[in-house]
Amino acid sequence: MRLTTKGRYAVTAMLDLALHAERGPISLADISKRQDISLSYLEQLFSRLRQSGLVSSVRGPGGGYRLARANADICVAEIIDAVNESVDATSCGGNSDCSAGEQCLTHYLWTDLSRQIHGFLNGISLADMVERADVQEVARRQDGRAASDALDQVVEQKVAIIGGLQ
Amino acid sequence: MRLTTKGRYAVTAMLDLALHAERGPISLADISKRQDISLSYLEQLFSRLRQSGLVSSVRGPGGGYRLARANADICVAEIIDAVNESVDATSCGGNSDCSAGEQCLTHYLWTDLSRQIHGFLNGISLADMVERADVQEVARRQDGRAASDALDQVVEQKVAIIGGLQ
DNA sequence: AAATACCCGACTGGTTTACTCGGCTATATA
DNA sequence: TATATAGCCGAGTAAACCAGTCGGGTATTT
Repeated sequence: MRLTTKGRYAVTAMLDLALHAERGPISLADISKRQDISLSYLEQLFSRLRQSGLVSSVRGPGGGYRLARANADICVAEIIDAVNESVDATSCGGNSDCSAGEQCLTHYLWTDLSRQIHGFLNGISLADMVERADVQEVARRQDGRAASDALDQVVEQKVAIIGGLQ
Repeated sequence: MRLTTKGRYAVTAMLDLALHAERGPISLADISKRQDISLSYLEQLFSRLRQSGLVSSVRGPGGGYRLARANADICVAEIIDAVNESVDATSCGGNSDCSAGEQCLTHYLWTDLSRQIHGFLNGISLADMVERADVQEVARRQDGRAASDALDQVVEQKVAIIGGLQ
């Protein structure tokens, strides 16, 4: 079992997608800025998310990614699974051949733990997360920062143009 | 968050200790054979388990390891923690500085998950496991195999001695 | 004296993570 | 039609970690 930045990034990016769904396709560059995740790394993750049928893509200017299903139909467990991070806590993958071909002493413990974790992550959908007050608050903060950053960039560009004219 | 062979070995070895406690100190060589775990690797794990005060050691022939506390006072979470595998699912360790110094979108999700896992593994003691029927069955099988292996070894030694006499 | 068994540090091959880089293709807009 | 946008793809890489080996200790019993 493993849960690293990879799986966390994937869930965060998918939630970002869900939060901004009404804007149409969302570019990875936007997600990269808002969530502070490397763009190239996001590309790799979305390659897998697309292969797993969780998102669909639109190419060209104005393009980006969209959720392939409804918010409520995508759960956290699926997302983590899509980027190849297993939530299974057993070493044998449930085959009971963990110790010299036979079931190990602690087999049932890891099976129970896996069930526990899977149950928890399976029970939480993107829709559930979008509705949460704390998520909405963080999203508002991030959107605000993104907007002011965009403004800064416009100002910077104009200054550069003026500089060029002189 | 990470749960690998390391943590699983540690829990398995501790349970083995609990199951054979009445025999006095248990040598790592015994655990190694019964549980099919590399002896040198077990030594590394027990170094940590001893530092964490979960086991005490007896040196010299007939020596080995003993649980430092009662079965019921040692829970799985502690053991995993002792060998440095964290059950924490957040990237920030609960500091809420996960995304550019601020709380990330999915912070609460990983906090909840951590609580969930920790609660589960904290609620299971070695005593709980020892009492389980499936654990007892596996233990019986392992003890039987260990006994027959020991017998095989004695026979082998005697054959070697006879061979030497000829 | 010899055997047992804990103790300790160093080292190693393999895998994974979390990236970067360079170049490609599809599409919208000027 | 040119250009910019943005998805797509493969290769490469430093660092970390896992699982294990090896060699040499030291304490204790027989």
